Amino acid sequence: MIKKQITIAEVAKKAGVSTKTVSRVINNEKGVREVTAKKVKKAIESLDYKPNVFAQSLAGGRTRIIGLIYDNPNPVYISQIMDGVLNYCHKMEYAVIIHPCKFEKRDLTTVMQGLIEKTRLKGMILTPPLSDSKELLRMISQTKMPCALISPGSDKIRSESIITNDYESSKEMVAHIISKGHRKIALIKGHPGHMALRRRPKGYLDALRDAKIKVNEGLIYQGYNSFESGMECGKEIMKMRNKPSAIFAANDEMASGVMKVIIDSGYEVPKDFSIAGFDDTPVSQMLNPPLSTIRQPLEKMGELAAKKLIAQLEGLEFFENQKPQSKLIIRESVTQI
Amino acid sequence: MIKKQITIAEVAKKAGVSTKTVSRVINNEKGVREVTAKKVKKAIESLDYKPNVFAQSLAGGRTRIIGLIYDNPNPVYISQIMDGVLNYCHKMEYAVIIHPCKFEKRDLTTVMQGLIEKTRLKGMILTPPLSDSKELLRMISQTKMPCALISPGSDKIRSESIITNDYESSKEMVAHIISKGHRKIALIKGHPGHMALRRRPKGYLDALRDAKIKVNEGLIYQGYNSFESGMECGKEIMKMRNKPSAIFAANDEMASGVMKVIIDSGYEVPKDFSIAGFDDTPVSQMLNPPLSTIRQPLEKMGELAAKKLIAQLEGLEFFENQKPQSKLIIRESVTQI
DNA sequence: TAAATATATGACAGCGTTGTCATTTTTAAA
DNA sequence: TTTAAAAATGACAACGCTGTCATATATTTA
Repeated sequence: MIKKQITIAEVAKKAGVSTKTVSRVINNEKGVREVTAKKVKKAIESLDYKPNVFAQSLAGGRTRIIGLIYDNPNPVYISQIMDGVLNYCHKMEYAVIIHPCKFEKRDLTTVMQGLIEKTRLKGMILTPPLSDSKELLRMISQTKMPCALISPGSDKIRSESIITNDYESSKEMVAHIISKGHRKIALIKGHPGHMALRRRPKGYLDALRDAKIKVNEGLIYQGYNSFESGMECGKEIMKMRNKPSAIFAANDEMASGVMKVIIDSGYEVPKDFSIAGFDDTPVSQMLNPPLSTIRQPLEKMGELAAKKLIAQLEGLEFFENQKPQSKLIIRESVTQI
Repeated sequence: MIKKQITIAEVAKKAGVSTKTVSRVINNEKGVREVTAKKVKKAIESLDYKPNVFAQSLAGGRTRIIGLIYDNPNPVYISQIMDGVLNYCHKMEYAVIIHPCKFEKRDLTTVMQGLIEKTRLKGMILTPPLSDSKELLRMISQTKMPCALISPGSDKIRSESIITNDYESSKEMVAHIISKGHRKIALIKGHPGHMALRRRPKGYLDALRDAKIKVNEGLIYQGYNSFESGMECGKEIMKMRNKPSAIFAANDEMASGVMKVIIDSGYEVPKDFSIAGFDDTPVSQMLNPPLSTIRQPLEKMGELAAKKLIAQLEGLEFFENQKPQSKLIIRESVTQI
């Protein structure tokens, strides 16, 4: 039943070259004449040869394995990113090791180091908030392992990084809210440890500034990404005498937390309060009213991360200057004042 | 920076035996005397030796790699299962290859076969609806690859399978609804291709029977798991002259679809209609009103699948007779009639 | 054209395991 | 005891690939 594996030797024989030359072709090494390479490629194709990753790894200390490391944020978030990554890697015949880990853990870098050594990853993709951790990034750069960062906190990093226009779309969303006549707009910030989420508040601030609305610090709340923290903020808002007419939360979870509190307090959305979120998680369309939010091209971002990483690994040039664009999803939770 | 790997040879030397004997100990092979095994284990421990998975794979054709195969159902579902699997596998030093695939694809078995051959998986975990596919299961059993099935459609399978009390808890939920005075209870069935979901309707039927309520076929709707299909069913229900007072949907997505339609039609939940779902996805608590639903111990199930599979792989006995229990989560969407 | 250099290619020895099979040791049977 | 059978252990060759370094071929220079 189990087909015998086709080996590099058979390819070499068919192409009339040595195994080493075939190996060179496979790995895009230089020093192979065009014609030779072509012969080899043809042989590979006709035999449907697939390198044995284990042998490659054992022999070369390299692998065609990359790690996708995350610290369980939203499952929807990660699974979309993962889809993009897996899909592309699968196409490129790379294996992916998925590694969830706990961000709080003091010994994160140690654990990661162990992982790197043991699995001999060739490269890794980090999602936020891991892509924020200076300490972790420093360690990784010491091992010289190529790395792609999804939504890193800081931009001044040498690694490949995949960002989207969080800032612009947050600003756009707040501008949209303003255009509906709102002046008192509350902001629920995301977890302070997640740098990526810090760009969202900035969009809020700048949108207000552009509309010449004075920023009221009292309208800015600190959330922690969860539904519960959204509820906390919502309760605070409900206590205010001089309530805002609209609320922009840095993610959908918090937005729905606020929404719940508002409704439980006997108010209506969007009649009494307009609400907007960020992420376009599945909840947002199921909520009542459906939530206006911002959709990040997560799958694209995952794919792009994999693409950039693999390009780097193979020493290929890769330019894709357009960054994946988030976009506003206008539903019913924001209305004219 | 990169630590030299400790090899089996060093362990052998330290323990005063041959490498082969160490190998035997690692793989739980029989034919090693107790005392010898103890010596070897001590050496392994003291050197903190970790087998090189690539060498193992290359030499033995075996691996410490298992595959987690899914056909993108709900991301929340899969990511919880995954957490359980990864967590346990990580502890046991098994690598996991995650492989999403398209169920519709005609050549599923072919693709899977390729995957098996190429990656040399030692075993695999299948989630629904893949765990339903007779064709796939037949092929896998031909390759003799050990396999753990999560919520398989049929029980008469030789593979390890992890099931939960879907049937019982569905029945319990419907009984709960009945206890609130409802007599006309609609059912939204799940995707007909997903056998696992067929147990849920059965619970519904039996709960009605126990309560001596005659089953009205006109109250049973066929959904397809999605929010949209829930909406479709909701619309059908809204068209009825003689509407039900409660609706039980085989998953939360569909439940929220129905809920949306109900609310959009100007009715109130749970005042006019009680609704219950299944799965306890994050949405269910964010909905307004929060959805009464059933929580499956998905992470546990994933862990259990990995446990059973690995036990089988290592030829270990494994008995864990208690099956993970789903339980009712009572929130506000079901009320006294 | 010959010599010097640069470029392409190949031979071969590992990489760290496990499978096979021979050898040694233990246990059971005579 | 001695012998036969069983169990434990070890030697060594794969597994399929890549690194190193030697060799052959092509290109440039004198």
